[in-house]
Amino acid sequence: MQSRSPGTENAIDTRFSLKRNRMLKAAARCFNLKGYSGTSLKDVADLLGLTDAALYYYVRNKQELVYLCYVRAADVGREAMQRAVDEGEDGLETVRRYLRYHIEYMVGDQGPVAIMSEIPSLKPEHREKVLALSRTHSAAFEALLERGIADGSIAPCDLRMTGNAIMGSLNWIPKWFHGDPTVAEKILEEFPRILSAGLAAR
Amino acid sequence: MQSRSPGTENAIDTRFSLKRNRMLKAAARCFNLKGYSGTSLKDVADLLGLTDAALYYYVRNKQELVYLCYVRAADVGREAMQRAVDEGEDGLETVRRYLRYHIEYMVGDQGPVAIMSEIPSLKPEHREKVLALSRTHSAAFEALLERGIADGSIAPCDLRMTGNAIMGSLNWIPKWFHGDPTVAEKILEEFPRILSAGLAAR
DNA sequence: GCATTATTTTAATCATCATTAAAATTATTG
DNA sequence: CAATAATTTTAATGATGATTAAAATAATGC
Repeated sequence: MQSRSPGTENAIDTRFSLKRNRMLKAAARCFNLKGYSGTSLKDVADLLGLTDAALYYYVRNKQELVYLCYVRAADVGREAMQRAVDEGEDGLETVRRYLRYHIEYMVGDQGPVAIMSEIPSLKPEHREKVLALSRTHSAAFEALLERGIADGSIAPCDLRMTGNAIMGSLNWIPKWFHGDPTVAEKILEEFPRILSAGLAAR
Repeated sequence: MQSRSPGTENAIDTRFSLKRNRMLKAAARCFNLKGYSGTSLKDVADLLGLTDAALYYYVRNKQELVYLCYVRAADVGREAMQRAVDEGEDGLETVRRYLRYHIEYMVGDQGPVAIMSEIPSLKPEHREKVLALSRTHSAAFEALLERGIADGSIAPCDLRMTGNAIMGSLNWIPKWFHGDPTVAEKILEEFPRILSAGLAAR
């Protein structure tokens, strides 16, 4: 039996959860690069210098691997949001911060983050959890917009559609960004401005 | 032998290519709704009231089905672009037209259009063709931006990043829009403005 | 160093669909 | 209607890769 084993959810166990996290990043990289159906567990394992069967020490099956990738992706977004809300001044400035932080995390050390295609093929409970996280995040973003409209920094707009537009842009990044640091820098430099350019109240 | 058979590429044959087109839409719908790995050929066939094996009359294999979905998606984008360029006045107005037309096609009769996850798992030739189409389209959009900057309707910006941002937003639509006409109307109403709001020269 | 636990590998097995071949049906054309 | 071609189905087959079990190795605590 394992004392601090695969079952435990807490991140207290450094050894195990560190390796697992490395695995999730490797998987995210594979999924983004080769597509979901295009990456076998062997691909992920190869990237880690392991054998495919070894992955099952960290994860029950491929579905769960995907699920965990998505949870991680959502976590990254949530952290960025939290930090932005903590530090932000008015609504618009907080939106800008959020965008900056989220992108910073995605293209930086925390990345890569898996693009969330294939949510629908998760098993129901996993799917629901991911969708819940996703909805919560969207709601938080819309709340930011609302706050900005209230404090006069953001021009009135359709919250849902504006949120979808900006989030879509963000979500698509992993589809074309694959780790080039030069590009990372440029995204970080340009995207927050581009995505928030249309928001400001006149 | 078939006189106007699966092999022929031309769209002259109405009977065959009409059905095939219906099939591509069904497939797109499935892929968007259930994910790629989550849709079996049977799912697509069910939607058409056919048996899975029947699909092979229209397509060599599942890979080719995906490929054709993507080509169709690209075609839709290209048509929108062409029409916008034909009708547009200045750069900014042409961008707005393009956005409107493309969205109109995506959420309207031409849709649904498959989201292009899984390009990487296409076989090399197909992948290259799709990527070429994709690159051409991006280039056309950037050209529009450039034109706008030249004629003074669009403020100077990083073409590549601005293009990526706007295209990403567009590409993500099939991930959350699944045919509700009310939503379709709202997207059409809001997105062109939202996506072009940041572009205008001051 | 021994005992125990953690991690990884080797070597099968299994399941799911995609795929195929042949037959059956349906449509078309002269 | 007869003949030919187009379309679909039935019924197998097959391939890929996920998954598992047992054994092997590596790490850790005493």
